[in-house]
Amino acid sequence: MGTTQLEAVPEPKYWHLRTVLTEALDSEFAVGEILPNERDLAARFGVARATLRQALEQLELEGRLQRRRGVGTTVAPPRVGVAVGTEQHAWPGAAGDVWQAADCVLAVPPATVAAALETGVDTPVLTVRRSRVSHGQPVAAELLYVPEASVPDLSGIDAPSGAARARAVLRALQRLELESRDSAVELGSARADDAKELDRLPGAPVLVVTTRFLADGRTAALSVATYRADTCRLTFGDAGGVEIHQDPERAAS
Amino acid sequence: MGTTQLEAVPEPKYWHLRTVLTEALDSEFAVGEILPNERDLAARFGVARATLRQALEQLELEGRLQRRRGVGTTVAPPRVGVAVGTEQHAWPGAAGDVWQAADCVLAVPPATVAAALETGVDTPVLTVRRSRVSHGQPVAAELLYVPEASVPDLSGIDAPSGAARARAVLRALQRLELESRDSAVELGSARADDAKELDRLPGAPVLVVTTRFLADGRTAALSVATYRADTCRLTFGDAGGVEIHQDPERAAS
DNA sequence: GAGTGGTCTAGACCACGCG
DNA sequence: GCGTGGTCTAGACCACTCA
Repeated sequence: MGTTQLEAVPEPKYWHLRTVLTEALDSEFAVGEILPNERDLAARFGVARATLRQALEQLELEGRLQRRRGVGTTVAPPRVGVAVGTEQHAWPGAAGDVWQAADCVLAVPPATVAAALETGVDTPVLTVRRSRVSHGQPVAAELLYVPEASVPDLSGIDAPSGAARARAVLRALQRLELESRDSAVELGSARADDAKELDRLPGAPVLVVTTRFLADGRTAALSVATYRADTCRLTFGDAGGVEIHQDPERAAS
Repeated sequence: MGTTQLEAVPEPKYWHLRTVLTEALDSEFAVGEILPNERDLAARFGVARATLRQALEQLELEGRLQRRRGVGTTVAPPRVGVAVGTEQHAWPGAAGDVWQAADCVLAVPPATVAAALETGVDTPVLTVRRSRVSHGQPVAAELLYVPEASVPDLSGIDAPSGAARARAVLRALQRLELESRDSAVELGSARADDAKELDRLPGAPVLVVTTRFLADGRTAALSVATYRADTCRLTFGDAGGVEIHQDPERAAS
């Protein structure tokens, strides 16, 4: 027979903390409210600061908290839905596009991009930098790679770089017939430059959306867009997406 | 004029470590190879184990490493692409579906799900559990919520629960006319039950895909699918997605 | 039982935002 | 200058896998 096991699977402290804090956030805190600082919270729960931080990291990952150095930890608003898969058959920069073209240079892309574009590994391609703002907050940074071969009628434009050239490249793309586009979403961590643009620290979790634009039977452009994973919910499909985020630690049985 | 600033922004040790390790992985290690253990690695780089672990965590998040307690740290294979947005106008369980129905119970769903289904907060709905395997590895766990009102002709089926009932529910859905579906992708952390099914620890990063199925002008079913973020690349759109993952710490200018 | 990664502690100092 | 979160250390013990 043996004794009944009550605490058969003692969960880690940080995980239990996460649960407790989640419930507290749901019931006792308003969006934007400032939490006690980490040292106080750790003392209150009787754990080391590192352990408390592990719980806070989880909650930040889940979009429940926002931490800013020198300021404090605040309760985050619900994630904003950002449309990614609508306008299924439009080039970047088409009417109604929510992106802001920032710059355009001619540069050798990363090897993985060169492979997808089927250009040589040392062939420079037009590289357009764009950014996306939603509700006053930067939510995404994009690099759009366009082989010069895709926009032959661009040659002769004077501006060697800058926002004007970026817009010219986008306009040139509109003149092509878009066959199809497909995307992939994966988790990544923000590189230094993206992190700066997204107002985060390097290594912050991001959702990387890679989109390939097909025209004339080949990849005419490739977009690598980096979204803040803590604040964004990417929506695809016919309507605006579903207003749900996962319920913490609650099974359905 | 003042002195030139050489090390103006000294990057954190763990970030530098991540970069060094990434390069080592690219050049000196094969997929599946086992890395030295954490204590040795930390000593080799002259840092505390916690600092080394911070770098390894980043790399695991990026899908470059796989760590298993009691075993060791191995070099991960490239992420597998899993199609999410294809068969745009099909119900779950349609022909060619890659999911494995496991169970079906009648239970009260989380409040957020009840809201999306427009059922009462205390109304039980049919809850189908399915799992998805790719390349011999579990990649996703799904909960499919189906209000009983969506499948009225199901009443009378005897099996109160189990895989048989799950399949019956899916078959009943096929008989409805699907108007449209839309999805959203966001970052989450695995709850205990999902973590177990995905062979990960609780809190592991996951990509949560929420899909709403519309029929007869209302939400006939709601799917919440949890994908392993470390091993999966979710693909949407016409073709199979793009075989790219972001180049570590390399700007395009 | 030996060896691995996972958790936790109690400190220290640093970088940043703001008054 | 003060308070915040971010980084880092040097330990300890635990949970797990496998020979």
